Amino acid sequence: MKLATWNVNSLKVRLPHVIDWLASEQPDVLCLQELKLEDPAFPAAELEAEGYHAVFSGQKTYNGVAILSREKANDVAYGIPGFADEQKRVIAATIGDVRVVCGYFPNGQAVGSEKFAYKMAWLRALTAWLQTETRQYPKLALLGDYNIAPEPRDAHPDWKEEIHVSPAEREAFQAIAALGLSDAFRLFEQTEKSFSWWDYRMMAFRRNFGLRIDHILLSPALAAVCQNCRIDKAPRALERPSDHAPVVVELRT
DNA sequence: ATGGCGCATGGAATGCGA
Repeated sequence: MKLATWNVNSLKVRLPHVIDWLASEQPDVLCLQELKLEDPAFPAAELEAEGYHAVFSGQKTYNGVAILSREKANDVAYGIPGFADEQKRVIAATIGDVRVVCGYFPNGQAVGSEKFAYKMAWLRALTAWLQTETRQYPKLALLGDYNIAPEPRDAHPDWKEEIHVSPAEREAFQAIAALGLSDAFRLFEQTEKSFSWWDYRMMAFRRNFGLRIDHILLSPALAAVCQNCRIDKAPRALERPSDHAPVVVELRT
């Protein structure tokens, strides 16, 4: 079973890239973030034509998440239960016997800002919910744009901002990992300076000035059968790319 | 030193992303 996550930064603009990528990679599940469109505008028919079902939770201008799957998804959940939020950042569904949680974590803008406080509150709510979710579903994967670089090696040495690398954010990431979830990327040997996001400015992609902020965390039952995890940089080199690259895992199931 | 791009909204300039 092949699972992937990709922040597409506007599904409307990126649909051709997504369709090409689905055709070449043939994942069983693809989690999308930053759809930036409302549900009636979701390109369900175009994706159906590629052989993918979709469940989604969109909104105007910002945010929006979806789970695409070859098999139809069951038990779809929208948002974090008990955490009232206008922003559409979470969708979860069961595909086969795997619970897939797709998240677009808040950016946080700057440490100490109002948006940062929202990010931390959101992270606390997510972690509390995941505690029950991981108990209910032994086979669980949390995929998405975490907006956190978990360790120093996950940020380019020239990254000077505190956001995405602050101790508070890294502790929050570790609190999620402490639920028993493993960072699939770190289950395997990887090349140094592996990143999943590069700023559009400053020729950042060419200089590999990036961050690893898109992650796939796996429950023990899934980590045990994980064969590989890689970041596919190829779509970031296309014309009009998303600023994020897809992250992919393959599970022996 | 600053901001440097891309997207959405709305129909110019601004907010936001990370």
